[in-house]
Amino acid sequence: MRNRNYALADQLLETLEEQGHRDTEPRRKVVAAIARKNRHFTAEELRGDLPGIGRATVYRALKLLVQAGALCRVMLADGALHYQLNDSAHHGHHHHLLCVHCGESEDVQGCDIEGQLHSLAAARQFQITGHWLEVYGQCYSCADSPAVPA
Amino acid sequence: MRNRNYALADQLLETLEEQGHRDTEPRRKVVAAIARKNRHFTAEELRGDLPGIGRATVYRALKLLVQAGALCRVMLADGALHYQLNDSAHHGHHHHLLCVHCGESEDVQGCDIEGQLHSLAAARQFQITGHWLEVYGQCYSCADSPAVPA
DNA sequence: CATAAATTGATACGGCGTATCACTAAATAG
DNA sequence: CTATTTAGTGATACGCCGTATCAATTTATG
Repeated sequence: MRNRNYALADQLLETLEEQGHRDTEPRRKVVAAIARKNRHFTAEELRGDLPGIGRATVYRALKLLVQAGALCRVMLADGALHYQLNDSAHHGHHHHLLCVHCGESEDVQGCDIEGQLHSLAAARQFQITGHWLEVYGQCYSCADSPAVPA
Repeated sequence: MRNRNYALADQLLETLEEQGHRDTEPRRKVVAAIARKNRHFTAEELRGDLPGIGRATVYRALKLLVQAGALCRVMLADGALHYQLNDSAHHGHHHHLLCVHCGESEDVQGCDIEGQLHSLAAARQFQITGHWLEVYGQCYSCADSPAVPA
């Protein structure tokens, strides 16, 4: 796990370098902190893990990683914007099953919704170029023991 | 049209009264301004139409109307939150085809997506309680004449 | 090492929504 | 119709979140 996190951090840094961005000390710390996250997180949560790092630097790194496809942005049911690591297999278009209880999220890869939307839109001659979908509910373990208050 | 707007404004006010809210002068002005909108709008745009009305009052009215189901919140592709009148038939769950070009939006009523998501989630024993979907693209008239820059 | 270019981070700004709170207006009871 | 209660108003301030600016610094490179 220590190893996995190191590897992940390195991978993120590498992704940035592939995009032509420099390997800097603050950046290393940011990606290391992201690699330590095992759940989606807000920018401010991440910032809390990085006392010495400037606000702008954290936000900039997040933006670059989203652009690079290594992170994705997730909108929670309460409207809060979170960030989430994409495992390397899911860099493409996908959606999330978000557990409103424990905060866990599962990727939904096979998104047939596209096709369904297209046929629906075709009837109205509307050309779909993109969509945004978040799914909220309870994951297996939380549905199992629903009596956990907080 | 003048008549339709008046009727709509009255209807909105009535909706608020049904929820136990008072019929006040500022509120009348806010719903009248909303009734004049023929497209989704931001809170600040609406505020621009209401010079004499306090900021908080406008935001409060919007919130109440959303709670009452008369307005719905629409997330644009750029992340901007807009408000949109629900025609009386669509007070329930529905989605929008949002034209990123002209800003027009069409309601999508028959949302089969629910069913599809449920079967998808069932395989993972995930219990869906809700979802958020916005669809972006070009409407008929904009797809027809795509060469309009701004 | 020297240079050019990217990055940093402190600061400030801006958008957007809400809390506060004294004041006002609307509904209601007498 | 007046008094009373209660909701609503709006000015102000606050808070969150993200970004622009810009001088100082660090990185990559010749």
